[in-house]
Amino acid sequence: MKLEEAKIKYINTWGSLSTHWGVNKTMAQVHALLLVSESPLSTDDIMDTLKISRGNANMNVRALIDWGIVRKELISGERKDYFTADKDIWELFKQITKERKRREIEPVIKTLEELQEIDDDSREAENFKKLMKDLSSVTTTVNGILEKAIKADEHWLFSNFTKMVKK
Amino acid sequence: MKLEEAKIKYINTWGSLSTHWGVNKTMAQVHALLLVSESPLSTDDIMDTLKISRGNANMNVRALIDWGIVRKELISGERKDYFTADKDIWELFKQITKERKRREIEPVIKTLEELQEIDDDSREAENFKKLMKDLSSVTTTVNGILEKAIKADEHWLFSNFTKMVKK
DNA sequence: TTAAACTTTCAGTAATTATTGAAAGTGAAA
DNA sequence: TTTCACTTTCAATAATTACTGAAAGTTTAA
Repeated sequence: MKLEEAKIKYINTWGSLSTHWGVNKTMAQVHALLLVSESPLSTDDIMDTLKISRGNANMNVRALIDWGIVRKELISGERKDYFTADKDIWELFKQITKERKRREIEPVIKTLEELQEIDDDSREAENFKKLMKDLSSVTTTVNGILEKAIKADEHWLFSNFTKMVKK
Repeated sequence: MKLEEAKIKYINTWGSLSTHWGVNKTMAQVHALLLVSESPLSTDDIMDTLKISRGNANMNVRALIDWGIVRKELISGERKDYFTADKDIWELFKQITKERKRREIEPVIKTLEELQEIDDDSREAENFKKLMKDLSSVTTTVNGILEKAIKADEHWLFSNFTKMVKK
């Protein structure tokens, strides 16, 4: 496989996987493109490479910045904005985990707690409360693990879990 | 809050969260409905409660069975199929993890490995290979952890991680 | 067998989500 | 202050995805 071919394949693979994760295709492709680029790219570069409109490129770059996984890079002597994605994959993983946790898991925990506050002690209601409690418990534990992972340094995941997995 | 109200809120909450996870709304709602139901439900029950068509109900129940989180339950003396969701949340979590791992993570690992096989040793190509290697490494580690979680018993997650989180 | 009770499929349609492109906005240089 | 180079917004439209409902298929009981 040739390098350029591999880059394109990577960008497309990422794009098609994105749907499984509730992320739009273009957003994933823009991120992949910036990740494999040696130097920062302008909106025009992104538009040309991915064959998308200015509005779409702008919107998705914006979303990626919002997720904290793409940065605006100033290039001296240039008026255009240039963008880049950090090449540190561990940092990327932590950042994505942090955002998903905040956007998706924490609201669930909040809702599940609210749902336990029902003023009814029939057997049926008790079953329901037990269910919410169990859901809450698993979710909270997962949330705690992710919290720990976010704060950990690069080797924590490897060392701790490699050990655990081998047990 | 009244019990019925709480049940409906739970079903709707689940439905609206589902989009973040690449799962369709109805599928999540059907699962939530079966989870909060005391006894197995028929396709007609699901149709009536969620106000959806027979085709839609059938399709989504089928998908849930395919995910291994809903079962067909035979009720003696009835010709209709009845469906139920297991109330053991830890099992549910493991089952979902198992399926997502198989459907989403494992194909990524495979692709990332393929992408490292480029016959080019320019600096640029080396950078690309390094990137794929790093992505592969984080993904493989996460995959290993999940593998362990799937095989673990109910208290493994809690005991192991509670310790770790408190560190 | 046949018929009734039920399940599945799928073409057409609806609903949702993403994209375009042109116009408005912004700010720096002249 | 005007113009130029760029960024942002957003209404219209396209593309995708989900849903309906009726017809075809299947199973069971008589």
